[in-house]
Amino acid sequence: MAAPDVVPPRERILAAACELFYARGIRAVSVDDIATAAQTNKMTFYRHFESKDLLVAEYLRSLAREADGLWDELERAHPGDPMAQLRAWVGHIGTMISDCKNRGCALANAAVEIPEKDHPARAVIEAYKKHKHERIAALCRNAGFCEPERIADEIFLLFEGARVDQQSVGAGGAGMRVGELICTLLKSSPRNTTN
Amino acid sequence: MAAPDVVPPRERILAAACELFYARGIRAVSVDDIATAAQTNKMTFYRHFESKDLLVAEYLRSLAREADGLWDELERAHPGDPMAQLRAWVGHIGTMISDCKNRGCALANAAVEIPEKDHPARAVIEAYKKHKHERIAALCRNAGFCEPERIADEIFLLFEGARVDQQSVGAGGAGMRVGELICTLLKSSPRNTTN
DNA sequence: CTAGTGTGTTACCGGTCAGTAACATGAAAC
DNA sequence: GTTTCATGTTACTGACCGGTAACACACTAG
Repeated sequence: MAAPDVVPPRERILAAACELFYARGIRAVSVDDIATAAQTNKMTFYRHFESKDLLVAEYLRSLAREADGLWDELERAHPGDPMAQLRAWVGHIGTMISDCKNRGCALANAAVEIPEKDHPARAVIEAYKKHKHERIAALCRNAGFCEPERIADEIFLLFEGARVDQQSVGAGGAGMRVGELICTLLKSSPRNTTN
Repeated sequence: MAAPDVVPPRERILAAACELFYARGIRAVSVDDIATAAQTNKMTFYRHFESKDLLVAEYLRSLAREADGLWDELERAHPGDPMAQLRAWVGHIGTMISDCKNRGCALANAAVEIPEKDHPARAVIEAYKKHKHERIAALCRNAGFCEPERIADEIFLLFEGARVDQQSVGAGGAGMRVGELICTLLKSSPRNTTN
């Protein structure tokens, strides 16, 4: 019963962009599509965003923030226990991979769609992926793995691979088993400390 | 000194499409771009291809054939020696990953760019990825690994991950080390037969 | 009451896109 | 020499795209 309008247009536009860009791909979605989905129009769009390219960058930034928030949550849920954080993350993977609406990592997808090195989205993608890898690596180091960098590389690549695999072969692919794979990896890798 | 024209237009068009689609992305390349790069024109293009979508499927089919040919080569080079074939393949990975012009797997990229389930390219992509995974799995089985399916999944996903990683973070990413990772995996995984 | 601000609406610009029609050219086939 | 066939050329259609101009409307602040 509340006013349907309490959400300001900029947020509605960004939310619509997130949905459409992810579901259909960035190049396949027009500014008009986004404005219409946000229940506004192109003119209002351009009052809030300089260009489509900058909206794309903003879209990726918002997803990066969201993903980072998830990792912060894991840290709060298991403070000082990197192994528990890793295991909890692996749990999340399962639900994410088995979701049929999931089309892989939006940042990685954007990297595929946007090869131009000077596109404003590029810096966001690169920073996000490096940050994510470093976050995994830090957990592996703190978890006391004997070869933390190698384990982190492996986890990172397995996960990235699973998310593209989902788009290539769909539900029947090897990506569906990535949770078990990482779990096995965590269990079988030697550590200096035991906890 | 030979006639510059001995290559028939259909082949020139397909070759140009391979180059442009891979380098810039499918949606970013127009039919006109391809025709011009093939030193012909749009009209001749449409005399050889029904539509752009069907050319895309053909483009992916030709790359799938090419990749399959590489695996056939490995088999011929090391007949009856699946471990040697795997090791030789890992060798190829290194040169592929370190090539800065490399933009990952064209088939996987196409899967990202084309979410439409009824697009003619979809069937090509799915068949290719399943075939490739099965080919790796067969090698792992024949190599006598105790858990051939798990090793195959891991190799497959590590490789897929490395190829997307290359596009996201570029030359400094974890993907650069995928050769060593798979190599270590092959060495450290228990096998029933020793050769 | 009025000024200012954010929004909606319509129309437009220049450009690109996939795909087609009509006709000219060239070379080989007979 | 003429038919045939693949190719080149130009021009076009209808649709879409990113982005902008101009103006109308509603609401809020003073």
